Amino acid sequence: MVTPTDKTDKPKSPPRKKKTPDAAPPTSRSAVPLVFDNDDISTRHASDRKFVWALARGLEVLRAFKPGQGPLGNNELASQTKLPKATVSRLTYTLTELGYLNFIKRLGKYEPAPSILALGYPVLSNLRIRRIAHDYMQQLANHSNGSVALASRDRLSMIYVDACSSAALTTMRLDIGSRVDMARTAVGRAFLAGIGEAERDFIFHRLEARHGAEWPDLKSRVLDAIAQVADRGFCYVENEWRRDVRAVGVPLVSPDGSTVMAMNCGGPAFNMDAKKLIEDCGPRLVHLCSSIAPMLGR
Amino acid sequence: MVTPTDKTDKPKSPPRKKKTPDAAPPTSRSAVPLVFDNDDISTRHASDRKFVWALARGLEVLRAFKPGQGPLGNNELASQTKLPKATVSRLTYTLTELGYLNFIKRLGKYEPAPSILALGYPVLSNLRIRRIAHDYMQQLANHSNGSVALASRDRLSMIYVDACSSAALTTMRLDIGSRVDMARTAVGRAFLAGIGEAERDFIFHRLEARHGAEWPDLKSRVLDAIAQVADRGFCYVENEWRRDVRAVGVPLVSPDGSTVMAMNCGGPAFNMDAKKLIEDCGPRLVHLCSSIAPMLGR
DNA sequence: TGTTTTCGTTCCACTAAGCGGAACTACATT
DNA sequence: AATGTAGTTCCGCTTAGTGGAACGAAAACA
Repeated sequence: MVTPTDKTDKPKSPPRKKKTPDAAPPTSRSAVPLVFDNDDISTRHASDRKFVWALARGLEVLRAFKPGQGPLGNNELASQTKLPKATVSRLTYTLTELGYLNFIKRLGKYEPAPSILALGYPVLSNLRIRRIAHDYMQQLANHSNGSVALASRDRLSMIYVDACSSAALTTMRLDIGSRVDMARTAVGRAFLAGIGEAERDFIFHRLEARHGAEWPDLKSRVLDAIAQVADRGFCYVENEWRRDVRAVGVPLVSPDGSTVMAMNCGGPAFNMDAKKLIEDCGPRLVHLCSSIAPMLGR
Repeated sequence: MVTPTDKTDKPKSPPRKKKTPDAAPPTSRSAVPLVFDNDDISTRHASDRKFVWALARGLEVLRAFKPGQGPLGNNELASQTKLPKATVSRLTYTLTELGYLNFIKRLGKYEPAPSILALGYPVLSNLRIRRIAHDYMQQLANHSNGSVALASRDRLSMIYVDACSSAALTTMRLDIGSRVDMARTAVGRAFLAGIGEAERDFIFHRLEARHGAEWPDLKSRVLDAIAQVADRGFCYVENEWRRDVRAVGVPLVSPDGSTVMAMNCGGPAFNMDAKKLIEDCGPRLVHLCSSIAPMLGR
């Protein structure tokens, strides 16, 4: 994965960076693919005999479908993924045959199909912590008139693995699978407060690369949030990731420290009183997390 | 996909079945992979220049993780997917690098990671019907003391794209992404009642292949359920898919008939009164479906 | 109606990506 | 030590996958 700490996971991974005979010749298959230009995956696996590019590309096509924006045609996919049209055409064909994409005749475009959800189900059912936490989360959601979510890290975002919202909350319903910003949300910052120094430093580097000029400013706010967690157990964030949204966040660390997640409680500003959030919901969330943390872990 | 009706979807798909020079030679890469022996995908794409096998295999590895059963090692994956060890090793390596699998050092096994959930999120956010239906579903779930789900078809199962359960229901919580049997559940049968003749016949053939000797018997019950739907709008099923579970199912057909889903309402027998389910919940579910069906469709 | 643009599929020559049998390592178990 | 088991790596082979370019169809424009 991305963390430096577990770089030695795999039994033997000698630094076999052959980098093709000499500088990549301008022959057909571009030696340094551009698929993941946001990440460093492309460079890291430039010529790794173990890395299956066709698979990575196919998944990149699936990733290209962003939440709100509806179906995509092959061309749009090609430009988003920076893959050649012909390649995308074959990949969408394959994914459609497998049932992961639906082809919409009328538009000549593709949309992700429900079978992808089935792929994700084992993730949920393996997370015992959800079973334990869910009811409490729902209670807190009702109590706060907002929503409560449990999130885990992926790359530089947090992904909701469970979400509850009070009936009062109509707008802004984020579901399981939602991806939210790490540096600008309460969950994200709480997560950063929960992990070890080494991992945090590493992620900070990546965040710096991503946020560019905004980083110094952002970083100070992240550090402040971490201090808040150290101080009173939770951090408070408002108007950062989205305007008029406020939330508190708490890290959730397994006893052995190997698994870290985070929870938030919050919602749109108009029905989340900041005072209540900080004085009531924050501590409640801290309590909730500390009582279920022992159950976290594989 | 699988239905015969939309076989001519793709602009031009001439019957290019070259089937390798002569009968597949026993050379290295097995010309007829066994990956999908449950499906006919393997044979259909035996030598299809457009089909990207590496992608299909990678996804097959992800599919190998079944809900309850926890992490899997490379060897288990190899035997489940019928792929050679070396291949699986490379695929898991790739999937891990991409963040779709987590490697658990302690066990030397892999488990599906939350990023898969993020992959599925666009599916949810594109389904407008969910937004509309969800609250009503929750109400009915509460009213019935059971659970209410909306499901869509994938291959020969139904996949939950939304699920609500009453607080009273503690056991048997099926979530979004759950895969349930098509022939033996109320949702599945309701779906079969909702689709056209041609598609149904095709699926029946596949079901016959899957269920073997049990099919004749099963089929008569499926046909009965379809008759029930024609008669009173919903079908009732108990003790079939799982012992002591009863439910009613209703098809959900878009105005133009192109999109078909289904809903169920039910739960464990001990807190679902059969009479209430049939006389009260069934009709309510029918009403719910008919009122939201106009919103269904792309 | 003809022309141009746009989007997608297909063709095809090329070659390195991916494959898989076999060898190898590491670690339990006996 | 010997055997078994799970996994990774090696390496020659070849075909699966690639991508530029040609092609087709349909929409947009004139």
